[in-house]
Amino acid sequence: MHEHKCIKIKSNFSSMRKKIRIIDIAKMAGVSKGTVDRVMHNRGNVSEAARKSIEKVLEQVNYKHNIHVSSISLKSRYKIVVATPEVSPGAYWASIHNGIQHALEEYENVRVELQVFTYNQYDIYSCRETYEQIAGVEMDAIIIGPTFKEETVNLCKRMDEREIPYIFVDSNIEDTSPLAFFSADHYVCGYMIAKLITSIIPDHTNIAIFQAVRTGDRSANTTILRKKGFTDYLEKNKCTNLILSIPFSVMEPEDNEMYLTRLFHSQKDIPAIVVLNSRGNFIANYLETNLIEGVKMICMDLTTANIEALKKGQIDYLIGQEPEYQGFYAMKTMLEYLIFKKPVQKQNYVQLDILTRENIDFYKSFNNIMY
Amino acid sequence: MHEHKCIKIKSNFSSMRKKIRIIDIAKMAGVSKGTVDRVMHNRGNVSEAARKSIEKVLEQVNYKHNIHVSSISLKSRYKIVVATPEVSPGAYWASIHNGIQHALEEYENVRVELQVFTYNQYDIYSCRETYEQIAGVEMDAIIIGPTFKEETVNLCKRMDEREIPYIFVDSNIEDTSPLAFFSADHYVCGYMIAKLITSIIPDHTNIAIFQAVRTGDRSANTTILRKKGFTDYLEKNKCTNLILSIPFSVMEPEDNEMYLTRLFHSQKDIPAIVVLNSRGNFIANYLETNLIEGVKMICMDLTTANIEALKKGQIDYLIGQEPEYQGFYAMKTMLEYLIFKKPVQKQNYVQLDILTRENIDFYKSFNNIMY
DNA sequence: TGTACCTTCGTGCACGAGCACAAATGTATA
DNA sequence: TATACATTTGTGCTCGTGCACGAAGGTACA
Repeated sequence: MHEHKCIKIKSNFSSMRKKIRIIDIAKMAGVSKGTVDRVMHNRGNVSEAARKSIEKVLEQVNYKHNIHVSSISLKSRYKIVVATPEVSPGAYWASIHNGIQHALEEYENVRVELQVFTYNQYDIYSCRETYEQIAGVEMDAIIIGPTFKEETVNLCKRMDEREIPYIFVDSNIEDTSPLAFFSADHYVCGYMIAKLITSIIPDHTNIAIFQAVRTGDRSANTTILRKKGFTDYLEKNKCTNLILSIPFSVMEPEDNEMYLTRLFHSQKDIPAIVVLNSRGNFIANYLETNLIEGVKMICMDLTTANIEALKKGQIDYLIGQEPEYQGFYAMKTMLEYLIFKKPVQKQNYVQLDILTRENIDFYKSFNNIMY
Repeated sequence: MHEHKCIKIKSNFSSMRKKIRIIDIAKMAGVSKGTVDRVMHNRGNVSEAARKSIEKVLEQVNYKHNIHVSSISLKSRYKIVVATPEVSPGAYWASIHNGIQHALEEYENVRVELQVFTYNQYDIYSCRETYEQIAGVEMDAIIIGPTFKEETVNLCKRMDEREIPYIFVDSNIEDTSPLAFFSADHYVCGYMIAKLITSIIPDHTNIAIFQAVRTGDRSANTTILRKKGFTDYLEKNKCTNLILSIPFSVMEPEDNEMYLTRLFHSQKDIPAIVVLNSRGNFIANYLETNLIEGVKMICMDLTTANIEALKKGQIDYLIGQEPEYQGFYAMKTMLEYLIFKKPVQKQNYVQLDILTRENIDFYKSFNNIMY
């Protein structure tokens, strides 16, 4: 006799206990649904007695907020600012903005007036100027994609004074008090990259690391952390590889040709290249046009150009950090905080996806997941 | 002067064109909303003229189905059968069942009577017996997690005769006509595993591959495909590694001890182990208790036990195939097909996630994504 | 006692799709 | 022409939350 089981589950049916509604809570607490609503949304104008009574009921029963009904009956309005580096199609920040837009669609009846500010992430002066402008804008909340630490700290101070809630995407900034942040753990990211690259190249070889040059001699927050994670891995695991740090200029791209030529015309053997920003495809293309072969490459972010380079075999590993997810949940969290005063989880680290030419075709860019 | 931009987007507001509703379509077509409803749900009882008129309007306007409203106003009932291998907590099939449950929650007002049948995936007779039982059950639809090809083809034939729609999860089966399938591309999966393992071990070394033994001398569909992908990669890339195929018995686990001991007491050097089913942790534990070190391991599926072994460093790479996603979308697709007659995309390949001990902590098992 | 004002609370409508049921129209037959 | 029946169409209620509005109750002061 062979084992086999049949389980009958009448879901949402008899087995599931009756779903409780606002009106049920109201009856139990001996008040009207309006009062329950006021308590649940922290709207005030409720007597101490009524509040206590409702909170007591709320502790006992397991009320599950119905997002479907909310979504159609919401009527509130908010002004929300989004401040990020400039967006170009198919690139990293475009994905974050996509995610933000999708969150707005989920609560389509909430009237959100979005004001988007962008700055040049390679130019500290552009960032300062944009932040200055933002500081004077009237708003209910702001989502910030930070690059320069000190500038962001200043902006946040002014937001704190005005009691305007802010959420970070892409990177958390210390010495600020955001409502939440949605970001990769960049230190671990660098650490993982080091592990991946050293696992596929011989000992005692050179690794060239490219990182973006910025005005004001200030590195992006993310790059600093990734670099730290990278070197810490090598140190911790007693790796014998040598690191060559190469600057990479986005604002003066003609310089890069020079850096690269200098690198590859030196006597050094370079079996591995690591790119800590999302511009890996530029270097991949340089290698291709200059017929340099046999170099292993690990790069960041699933930009259209990087994906193409991965598929062509120019790049070996791409690391993704779910930018759509970051944008989506930053905005969704902000909306639910504003509308429902929903408690917020502050730390939100996103996935680090490892993509190769084999699994890239199956990768879903979150947009696909939601719709 | 530095560039910076401010874009004001009044989303869902003036810039976005007015959202159209069923009633709008009805007015445009000169009928009532009831008639539009009948056309959109293929319920019949509509005159040719009215149908044409409505379809014409539907082509012109971009009606976006509002899941929120649907979700609260649905009232239909369905009997749905789920047939999969047995489920143990924290294991692969449990995740698929989790996904299925979550889909039911999304349409919480639809009365679904779920009937779950499970069989022993290592025992062909158990599968036959369970399928036989299922064939006699009254139902509106069935979701199948297949293992044995021929048995599944037989079951599907009987479903075809009764015009009952079925969707596969985990694996597609040829010579059947499912409504859809949600599965990894197991061939590519094996191919990718081969690439990963050969990239971290020296040439000319041995790779031990473990695959499950089953009654009736029949391999699981998934294993066959993965093995094929694996060997094809080695062949295509002229790899000099030697493959040692090792049987792995789940039903008589005491045999495994013997297989493993025999393997490691042979003179052969085994720097790499590949496990093509989700039981990698068993072998990882054998290595640990027998103090065998320096063996690289790649295994399938993010079971609780495998994740633990990955974190401990026993396993180097885990390959995930989004079981929750598979279950969720299989059920969601089925429901939307039954309720709305929504057109279905047949082929649905899921992501192949590469997990290491560095990025495993950030991995979201889809459950987290949805709620 | 009457008026003004504040706090607290309850009522009722809106949102948009699904679906039951009633109403209207068409067709066939005695 | 009257009746029965089939086909097609329209109407109105339902779901649960958000929120506006107005009612009820309390307090202060003339």
